[in-house]
Amino acid sequence: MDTPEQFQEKCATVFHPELRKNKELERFRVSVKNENALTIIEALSALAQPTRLGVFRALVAVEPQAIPAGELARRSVVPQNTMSAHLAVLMRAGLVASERRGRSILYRASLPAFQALVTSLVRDCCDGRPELCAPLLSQFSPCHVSKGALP
Amino acid sequence: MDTPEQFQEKCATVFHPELRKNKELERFRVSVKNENALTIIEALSALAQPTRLGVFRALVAVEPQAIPAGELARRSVVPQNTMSAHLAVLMRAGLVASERRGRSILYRASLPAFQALVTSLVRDCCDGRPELCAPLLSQFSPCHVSKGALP
DNA sequence: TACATATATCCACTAATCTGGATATATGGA
DNA sequence: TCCATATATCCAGATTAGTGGATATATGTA
Repeated sequence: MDTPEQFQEKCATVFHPELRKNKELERFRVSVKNENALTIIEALSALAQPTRLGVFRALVAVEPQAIPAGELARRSVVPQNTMSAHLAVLMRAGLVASERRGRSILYRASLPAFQALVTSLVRDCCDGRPELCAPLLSQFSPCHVSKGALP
Repeated sequence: MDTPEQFQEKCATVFHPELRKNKELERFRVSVKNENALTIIEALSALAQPTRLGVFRALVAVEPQAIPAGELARRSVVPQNTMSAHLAVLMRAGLVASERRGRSILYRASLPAFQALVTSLVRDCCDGRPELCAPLLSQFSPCHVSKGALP
């Protein structure tokens, strides 16, 4: 099991917004042989299920804290083994990280992976089309302005 | 069939970032009885398939232009009826709009719906947690700066 | 009206996903 | 060492998703 830092670095390398670099617009069925594409789809699939979306949201909400698997199961009101299966899906998609502490395994959200997913999706908007991006950015301006975090 | 403008307005009302308003963090299995949650999951599911993700990307790339169903099928290298089924999924998720012109049915991306999806996802980041949002925003700064579109 | 073109729908098959009881594995404590 | 606790894994059944041939429907043209 990686340290949290190591895991975060690993997740940061999962997604590479390279899809649009190879100009496959003429053949836009995303090839499943393309690692990046499969990972994006895997991540979308992982979140496209009620229990898993709820779990991911809860983990993001408490980040950088972690929640034990059993606790996630209880709060989701699903059997322990079902939650284990769900967490495995999120793990495989790189959206969560886990760490064993005694008898418990704690899970936390991987924000870099989430960031990469959103970036990959929004890339469609920004890539040479800033006029499409601006309305999207405006959604976050209350958050943005409040911290004056403009780089 | 709605006009493009009417359809865009309709899509803009599909997503409401209300989930986190009702403080269901203690019960974070997203209820399928909640319309908004089902739509988010439907949208994620719709994009979590290679052909459909590719189609959506292509449509976003040419927005506000539209592409006929047959053209989408040819360029995706899938049979016509398979593409029709995929487009139906995207339609049901509200991510695309269609309009018949003669024998063809043209499809275009619904950017408001896409925006709402991303907003809903990123809401997890921004909602009272701007320090989590800033790194995400920095991803778009090249795009942002180039147009000086800060609201 | 007949034929052509474009695309949705039907239908059936296969594969994948979800779910939960049962069991295996890992760790803690007496 | 034995028992308890936490959770992953196994297994099977039910459900859903993806796919493509065949057919139905909608529109265009002569």
